[in-house]
Amino acid sequence: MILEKKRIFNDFAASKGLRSTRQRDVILDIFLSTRQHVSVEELYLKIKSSNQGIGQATVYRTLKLFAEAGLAREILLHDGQTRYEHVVAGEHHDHLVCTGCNSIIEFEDETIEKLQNEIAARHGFLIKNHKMEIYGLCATCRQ
Amino acid sequence: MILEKKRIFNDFAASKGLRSTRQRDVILDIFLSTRQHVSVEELYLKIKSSNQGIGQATVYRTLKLFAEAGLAREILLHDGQTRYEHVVAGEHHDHLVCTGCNSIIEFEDETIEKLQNEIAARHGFLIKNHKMEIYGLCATCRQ
DNA sequence: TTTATATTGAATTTCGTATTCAATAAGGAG
DNA sequence: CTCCTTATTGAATACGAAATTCAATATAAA
Repeated sequence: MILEKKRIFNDFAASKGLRSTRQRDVILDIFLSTRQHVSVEELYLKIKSSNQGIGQATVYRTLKLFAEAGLAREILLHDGQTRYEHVVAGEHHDHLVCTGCNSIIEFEDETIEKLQNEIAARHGFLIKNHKMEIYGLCATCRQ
Repeated sequence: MILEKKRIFNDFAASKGLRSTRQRDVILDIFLSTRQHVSVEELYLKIKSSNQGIGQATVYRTLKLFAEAGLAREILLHDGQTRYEHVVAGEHHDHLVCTGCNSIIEFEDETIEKLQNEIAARHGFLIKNHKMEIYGLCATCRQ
């Protein structure tokens, strides 16, 4: 799984003529070890705390590369921080975002995916990706 | 329709103890006359060009009020600009966003809405609102 | 080893949005 | 209407996430 992701990134790097660097290796390792939906800042702090001297700019740049390589996906919630989630090939999930405690529940629904494809086809639209977020209160917060 | 929206805003303002001002009237008028998905900047320029001396800060503040009043909804695409779309009571639509020409096609699907409700129920989640964006290429751009 | 160039990171810039604060306007009380 | 309290405005400023600059450094090919 993790090796697979590293391979994907290496292939992407090779195809783009990117060089392999210690920084990118470290950032990829730590990114792969995080839970879903890390913000750049969170990841940067995690890297800094593990005493690797890696700059913030490099973290920003590298996460953009991961997104380009198809390893990560940018998600925008409403707090002004861009987050990155893991992309798992052939799998897609969406989010229930609790506005009470900011927790995120993931779900997957094949029927919705199918309906999306039908809708896109109806408009002559070629889907690259999509996202769906449902905002509300989770079971705990609505009590 | 437009009168109805004005009434909604007036009721909201009254319930919040907000004062009625020329600026808010103008901004509401112009917002109601725009197409879907205006960015704050677009709206501000439109207001400025109609020679009403209204500051940018007031436009930002007022659009937030519209969202709070339930007249508008903030949407975040991937260009770093917050946009506001019109909220129509009892109606919800989602977006096909073309990454080629940045056009936005709206659609509505009752089955998806139903599925969302089921999913939320399954997680004990109380839905407040949701959004769905499908990114890809529109019929024109994929050629 | 040499050389061309990609990468890094501290510092700086950018840009959308939020806030400050003095001036002004709204609207209730008298 | 006048007074008075307080909400609102807008120019200027601050803020914060993200992007960029540029000199120093690292990579990898020749």
